[in-house]
Amino acid sequence: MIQDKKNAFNKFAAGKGLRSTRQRDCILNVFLSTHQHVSVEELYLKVKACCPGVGQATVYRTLKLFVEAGLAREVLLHDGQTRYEHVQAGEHHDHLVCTGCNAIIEFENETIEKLQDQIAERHGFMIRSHKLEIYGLCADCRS
Amino acid sequence: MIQDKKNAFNKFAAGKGLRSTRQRDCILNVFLSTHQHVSVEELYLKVKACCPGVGQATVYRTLKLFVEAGLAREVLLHDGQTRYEHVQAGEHHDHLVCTGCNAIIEFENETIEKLQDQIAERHGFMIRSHKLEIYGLCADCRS
DNA sequence: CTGCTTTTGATTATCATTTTCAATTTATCG
DNA sequence: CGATAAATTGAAAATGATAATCAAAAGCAG
Ligand SMILES: [Mn+2]
Ligand SMILES: [Mn+2]
Ligand SMILES: [Zn+2]
Ligand SMILES: [Zn+2]
Repeated sequence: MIQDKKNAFNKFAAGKGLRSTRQRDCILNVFLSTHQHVSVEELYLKVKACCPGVGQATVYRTLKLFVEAGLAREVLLHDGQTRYEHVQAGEHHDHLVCTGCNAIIEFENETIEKLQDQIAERHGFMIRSHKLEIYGLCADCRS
Repeated sequence: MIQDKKNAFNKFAAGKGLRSTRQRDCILNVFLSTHQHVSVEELYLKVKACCPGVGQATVYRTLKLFVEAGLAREVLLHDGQTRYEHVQAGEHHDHLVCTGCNAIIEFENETIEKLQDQIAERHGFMIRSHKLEIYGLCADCRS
């Protein structure tokens, strides 16, 4: 599955005439080996651990490429930092965000998605994307 | 109704030992006379029109007070600017955001809210707040 | 290899928001 | 009414995340 994503990115890169570089390989490896919802800073530190010379600018640039290639999705919660998560084809989910421990719980709800479609239709609105974030305290932080 | 909000703020201010100032009066007046979803910059310009000496720092500070007092709510869409909207007691709504013309359409959906409660309960999660934003093109921008 | 183009990374710039801090203003009390 | 202590203000500087610059380095087709 990791190899699939690497292939997907290589294909995307080939199609765009992008060159293959040590930096991008490293950032892709680190991203693919990473858990959900990484901040750019977190990723940058991990990348430096294996390729010390890589600059943050390159990490920022490369993450945007991953989004373009369909490997990653931007997640903007309310801590002022852009995070990136893995995208698997045809899947969508939303987030419960714990303000106590910063944990993120993912959920899917088909009914909510359908209701959104109805609302949009009622207003003649064409949906491109949406975000639903529920903030509060997770089970652990409630005690 | 405008007077109600002024009274509400004065009550809040009294309870917190805040002093009454020309600046805050002016900012409150301007905010109350303003349409939904104003950015700080927009508000700042309007404030300067009637009280030329007021600084932005004061506008930023005062808006946070309004939120604390329950008069206003922060709305963070994805244009990098914090906006503020009026809050009326016991009311909640979410947003359709047009990426073409920046129009914002408000909607309420009790079913979605209930489904959110169910999801939270299922995860032992205690909801404090949530945001649902649907991005896309409004009827006008689709043509 | 050569020459051309992309990529990189250090540095600088942006831009919204926050902090600082000295000067001003407000509320309180004698 | 002053005097005093505390809160408020506004100009300017600081912050912090991200974007833009640009000269040097690297990748690639011929
Ligand atoms: Mn997620
Ligand atoms: Mn609104
Ligand atoms: Zn938690
Ligand atoms: Zn529109």
